[in-house]
Amino acid sequence: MSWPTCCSHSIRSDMPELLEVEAYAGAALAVVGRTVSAVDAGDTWYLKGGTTRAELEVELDGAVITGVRRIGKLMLVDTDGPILGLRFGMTGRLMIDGSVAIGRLEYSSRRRDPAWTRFALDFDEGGRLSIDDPRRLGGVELDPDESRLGPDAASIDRDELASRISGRAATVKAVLLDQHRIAGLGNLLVDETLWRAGIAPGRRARDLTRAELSILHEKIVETIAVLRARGGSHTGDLQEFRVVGASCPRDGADLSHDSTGGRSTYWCPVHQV
DNA sequence: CCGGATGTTCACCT
DNA sequence: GAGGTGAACATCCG
Repeated sequence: MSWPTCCSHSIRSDMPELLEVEAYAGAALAVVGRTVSAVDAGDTWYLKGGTTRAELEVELDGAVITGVRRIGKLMLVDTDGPILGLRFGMTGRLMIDGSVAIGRLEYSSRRRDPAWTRFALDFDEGGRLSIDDPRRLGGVELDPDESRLGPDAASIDRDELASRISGRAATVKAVLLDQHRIAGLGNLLVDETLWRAGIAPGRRARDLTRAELSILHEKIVETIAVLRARGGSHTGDLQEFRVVGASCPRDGADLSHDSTGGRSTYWCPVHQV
C-alpha cells in the first residue's frame, strides 16, 4: 500500500494516530449540543476499564453532549454527565450521522459490515455517533483516567519532552511510543520523526545528548505539523519506503527493517545514528 | 496459505 | 522495578 505524499488537505487514512483522532474529534463536533436518546453498547469486549453496559446506558441516556476533546489517541466526549472516552486502536472508524468521519471520498467503496459496529449513540435530534471496528482493537470507557496519559505530543514543550525521556534505559522509539510518557505518537509518526531527526530508533533514551533531545523535540513538532497539512500520519517522506528492500530517500542507503519497541521499524543506518 | 499491519493491555520472562 | 517479548483481538492484503 502506498499513498500520494502531497496536496490533499483532508485526512484519508482510517487507522488512527494522533492526527487521525484529531480529525475524528473535529468531525464529532457536529454532535455537540445533541441529547443522547439511546446507547448501543452490546459488545462487552469493547468496554474497557471496568465500564459496564448498564453503566453506559444509565449514565449517558438523556445526557447532552457539551464538547469533544483529544489527548494523544484518546478522544473524549464531554457531556453534562460523565465523560465518554473512545479509543480506535488500529482499525476503529468513527462514523458520524452515517458517514465515515474521515476519508469518506477515498474509502466510499470500501467494505463495511453492520456487524462491525461496536458502540453507538443515537440522538433525540437525529443522527448517530458510532465506532466501526472490524478487529475490535479499540474500546470505550466511561470517565477514563486522563492523568495516565503523558502530555500531548502535538503541543509538548522542549523541556518537558527532555524530562519525560531522560534517564530511560529503553530505546528512544519505545519511549516515544509509550502513551504514558508522551501521548499521541504511533508507529508511523515515530519512524518519520526519528528519520527526520537523524536519530537511530534503537538508541537508549538515556544516551541522547541535550542537543539531540532538542532536535528530537523540533522534529516531533515539525512532523506533526507537516503531516497534518498533508493529510495524515501516512503522508510522511518515509512512508512509501516502508517496504523491504527500499533505499533511504535522503541518502540512498539501504534502509534497515527490524523490530524496535515491539513494532515494525524502518530506518536509515547511515544518517540515523 | 502465511505473515504482517498506523494499538493497547496483560502475562510472563530476564 | 524495568524492560523485552508474545498473545489476544479479527480482517485485509500481498
